[in-house]
Amino acid sequence: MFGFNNISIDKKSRFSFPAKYRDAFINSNENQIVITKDPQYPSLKVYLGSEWDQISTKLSSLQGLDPIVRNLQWTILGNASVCDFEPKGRMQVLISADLKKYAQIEEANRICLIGMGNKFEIWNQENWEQRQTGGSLATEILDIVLPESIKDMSF
Amino acid sequence: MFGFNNISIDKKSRFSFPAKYRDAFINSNENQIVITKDPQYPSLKVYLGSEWDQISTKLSSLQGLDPIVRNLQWTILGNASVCDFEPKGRMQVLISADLKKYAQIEEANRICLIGMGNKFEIWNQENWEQRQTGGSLATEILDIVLPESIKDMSF
DNA sequence: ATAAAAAAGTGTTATAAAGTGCGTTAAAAG
DNA sequence: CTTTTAACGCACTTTATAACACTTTTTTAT
Repeated sequence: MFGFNNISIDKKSRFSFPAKYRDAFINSNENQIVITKDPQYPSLKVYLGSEWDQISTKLSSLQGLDPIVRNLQWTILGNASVCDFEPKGRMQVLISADLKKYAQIEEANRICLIGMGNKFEIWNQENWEQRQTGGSLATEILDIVLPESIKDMSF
Repeated sequence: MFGFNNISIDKKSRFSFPAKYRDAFINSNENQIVITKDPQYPSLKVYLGSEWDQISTKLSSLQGLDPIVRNLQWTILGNASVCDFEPKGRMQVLISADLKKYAQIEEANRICLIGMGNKFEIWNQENWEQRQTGGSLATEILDIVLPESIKDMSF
């Protein structure tokens, strides 16, 4: 599940996955999709249910007294929105007002949905273009010194 | 699979591989082709499905909180377009509008397809010629300091 | 507390655009 | 001259999206 898609988001804040991903969803037998905040950039992460189970289990088991870990837990776990998902149907997903705000897509009627293999990212188009052309965003969080416990995790 | 080819691209943005590569495709049993952005030059990379599986698996497993790694993930994974491919048929592949734009072949009805062994590159003819005669391109991205984790990868 | 109104969420349909498949013609190679 | 390959054109299929209708939940006013 790869690649860039500029897709519409309707008045009720729903988008549908492009049809080209249908087979992959069916094959992996997904019936849930999880959307949450990206810890670094004003964008969203979209996980398959099965992928989410692994990540969330691992992340929630980490030592929460470490401030960086705790922040990641808050951001990723504390903002996750679980949606029922029908791979054989319209593959539609609703984005909450909260998450839309975070990704700066409150007003937008189009979003960028980027397939990154086992997950997707959702971006406001301007932010995405700026990032891709080397520009940095006002809200970026850089230079995090990662604790050992999460160095082998990829979100 | 080597060598230079100047081939046509039709109104619907499809090109077909030259017939001389047919046997190689049949022998390696490929039924997918992946096109994505080249991280350095305004051109595209074309991988066989099997090659792509290796590269994408490795790249997506790297620590995405590192900004350079994440940029490569965005560029390579986030722009990949997976096409069904029939070595025994017309060997046709569609190039998305997005990728055409990146490689500066939006208007072109011919492209350069260069066989590099286990992968191909797609170039706008003028850019290719300029590169071959030693000129550099305006959009080149140079001097990236690579993190250890990707120093042993070749894209 | 209840009813009415508004908002939020779900589902269906119609239509234009994008993508696919295939036959035909033109060009090149043997 | 025959065979293969490349390019083009057309018809068909699939997909994306906007518009609409309906249901459920939440808010507001009495």
